[in-house]
Amino acid sequence: MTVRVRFAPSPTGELHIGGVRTALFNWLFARNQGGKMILRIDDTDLQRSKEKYLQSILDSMEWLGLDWDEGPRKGGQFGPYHQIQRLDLYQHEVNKLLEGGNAYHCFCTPEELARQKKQDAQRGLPPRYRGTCRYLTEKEVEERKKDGQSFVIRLKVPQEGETVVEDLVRNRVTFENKIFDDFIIVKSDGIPTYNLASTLDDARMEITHVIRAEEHLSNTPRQVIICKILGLDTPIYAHVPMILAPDHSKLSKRHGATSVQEYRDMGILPDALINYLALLGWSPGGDKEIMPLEEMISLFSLDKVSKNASIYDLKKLTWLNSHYLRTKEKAVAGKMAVPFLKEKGIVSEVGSEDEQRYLDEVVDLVREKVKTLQEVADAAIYFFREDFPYDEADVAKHFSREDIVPVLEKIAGVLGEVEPFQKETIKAALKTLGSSLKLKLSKINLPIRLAITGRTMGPDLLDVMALLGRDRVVERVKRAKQFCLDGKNEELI
RNA sequence: GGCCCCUUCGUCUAAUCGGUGAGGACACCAGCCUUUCAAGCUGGCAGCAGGGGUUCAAAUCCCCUAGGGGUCACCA
Repeated sequence: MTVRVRFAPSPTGELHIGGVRTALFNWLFARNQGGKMILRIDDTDLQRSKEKYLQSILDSMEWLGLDWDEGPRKGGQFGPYHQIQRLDLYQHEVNKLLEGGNAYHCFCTPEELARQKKQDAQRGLPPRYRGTCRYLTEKEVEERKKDGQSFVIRLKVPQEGETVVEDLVRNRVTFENKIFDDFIIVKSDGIPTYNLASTLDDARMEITHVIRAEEHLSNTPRQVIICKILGLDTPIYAHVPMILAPDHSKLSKRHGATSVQEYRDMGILPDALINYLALLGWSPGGDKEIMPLEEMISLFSLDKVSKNASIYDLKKLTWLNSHYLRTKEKAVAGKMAVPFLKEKGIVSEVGSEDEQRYLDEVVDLVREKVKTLQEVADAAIYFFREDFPYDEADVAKHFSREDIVPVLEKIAGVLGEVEPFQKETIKAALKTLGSSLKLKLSKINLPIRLAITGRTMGPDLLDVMALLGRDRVVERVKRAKQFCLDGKNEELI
């Protein structure tokens, strides 16, 4: 039997990291087992499902490299893969349930149900449907229908015995049937609810393993009951732990970045996000942390998935990101940085190959000290523009020296003579200057750095200079000298 | 409230059948390196929720308590 798993998002919002982690575990399991990954769209919520979310979710999946074997943009033999296009299939099964006396029409109004729920709450009882419509006669049902009363369809849930969920993560979980009420399987708009549609599709699509978040565990016995009544085989379940926000509550927008798109905009790399999320709730055992995708696939197994919920930690993700950022091929990193440089108005177009090559070098240099593509762009500004500002605190510290003007002048003079303008030659020239002026190297280098980058931190200064080239460096040092001169003048006045 | 799940450093986690100085990573702190630094290197801090059992021996098995999370929707 070949493994078939599915990820079934509902297009009611962006793909968030919890969803990604679920998708990832499904994907890793499928790839590890040589199975199929199915993407199904659970869009039975007419009000909240939106086309833009669907597209965004698919884009996010593709960006992450979580590809699927069957589903939207792809097709497959078990389609359609949008639940909204499978209504007739559900209808068929619902009729069977109705005919077999395992389901019934319920005409109770939402208002009435709300009232009962409130009563239950007041009495400290669990909210529970009372089975009001369970024994309506066929005639009564027909009359009410003819009357135009709206109705839902409920499953007649057996109250005897217990239902067992076999779970690869939680092991065997047992529920007593008497705790279940007759839950709704078809809404008044004629569309099945999650418990029905999902169960039916999982069976119809021959899903072998249902891997999903733990929030679904409590719902699972209802799905098992449906299978039992319909004579369907239950899939093997694996309820993976949830991802919680730093305050231990369920992840929501108020916790900051939660959607894949937001991480992408921040300059997080897909590899980093994948690696980080893989480590949340799963460990290959031992000390392994940083893993290429291939290794994750070969190491992945559901019995190493932990049972307890985990709290996501942006700092570790960022740290992983810096690792992936640095180990990417130079040209690849350069390409990835382009949108961020454009976004900040640092570059407009990268036309020629030379321009791209230069950009690649800049990114290569700058990425050593930063953690995201966003920060790469921030750190790269002075490589592309002359109008960068000087950091005020640094100016106060390094441009306020008595000898700053003559020193900058000497520096400009010396650097102007360096030929060829390369790391070693520049280094030698500055060393010579330092000893002739009896100045510590830092007394020379810091002002240069500030003059040519506007700040006192960054990559290796010699690398920066070599990449900028003699003309720009000398020009900037001269400009800094003028800046200091103006400052002095102001002080004199 | 009923039901279900969970509980190892602040966070993510490791620890084949019970025997470990309870290991690693991020974060944090310190030192080193260096022309700077938010980088790198080295080191440090820090944990078995609590209480009972079982056992020669418990983070590991059992029970209880506490805490956290989930679910009980005409949302998925």
